[in-house]
Amino acid sequence: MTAPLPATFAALADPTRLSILNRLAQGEATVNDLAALFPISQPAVSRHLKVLEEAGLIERRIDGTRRPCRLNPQALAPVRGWISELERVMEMNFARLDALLATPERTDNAPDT
Amino acid sequence: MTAPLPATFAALADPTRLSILNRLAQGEATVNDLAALFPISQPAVSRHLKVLEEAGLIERRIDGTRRPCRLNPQALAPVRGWISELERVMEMNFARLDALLATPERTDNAPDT
DNA sequence: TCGTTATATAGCATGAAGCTTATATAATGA
DNA sequence: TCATTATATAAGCTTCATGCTATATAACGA
Repeated sequence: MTAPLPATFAALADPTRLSILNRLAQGEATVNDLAALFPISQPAVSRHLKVLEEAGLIERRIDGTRRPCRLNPQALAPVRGWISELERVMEMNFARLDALLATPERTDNAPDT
Repeated sequence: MTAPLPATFAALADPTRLSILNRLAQGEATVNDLAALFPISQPAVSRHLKVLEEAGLIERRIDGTRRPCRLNPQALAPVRGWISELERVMEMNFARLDALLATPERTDNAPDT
């Protein structure tokens, strides 16, 4: 259910949706709960929830006429993973640069093709 | 220099910009380097870089007529932080729920002091 | 100074996102 | 079955992001 990274980030790029997620960290909430909490209409909330659901960030269950939402705790793992990978690559290249600079007698300026 | 979270996420929401960041993890690159790497025009790359810079995700230096970009390693810390906080709150509430369910004789709806 | 290279900006077209109101669907309860 | 409540969808509007081409600016080298 984890969406591609750009889609996940797009879902996170809206302040209202971030607030919704922050709220959901405290536990389930229905569409109307959320609509009461934010200064936008109920249809607007429904759309935000759809975006969040399609990004895999929330899940919903059916309780009579209600459809309470809750966070999907795993959805943010790819984000963590991407950041970690980015930092890993970055440090790898810092390390290489350091190694290069640590051998000053050999200024190996590889002639850029 | 760290932008508000929604702005950061918005900057990360574009596939081309994500690719640019991935590339920059390996080291500096100029606008033209990047323009050659992706199937979009140089002006389009310039705009993407502007977005990334305004989000604090990259920094630039001046080298003659070039303006090489590099990652700002600190920019993603708030993202990590937000995720951690979200998970913290979530687990806190799981714990409270567990505690509640573990004491069935005492349905202590403690009004939080 | 002049031509070249590197980057930025302007102007425009297009498509997507977000909002609203109005309405449809679905489950509940009398 | 009918009214009510909860949520979803439709239609329309506005704003914004992205891409392009054309052009401006800036630094360099001769």
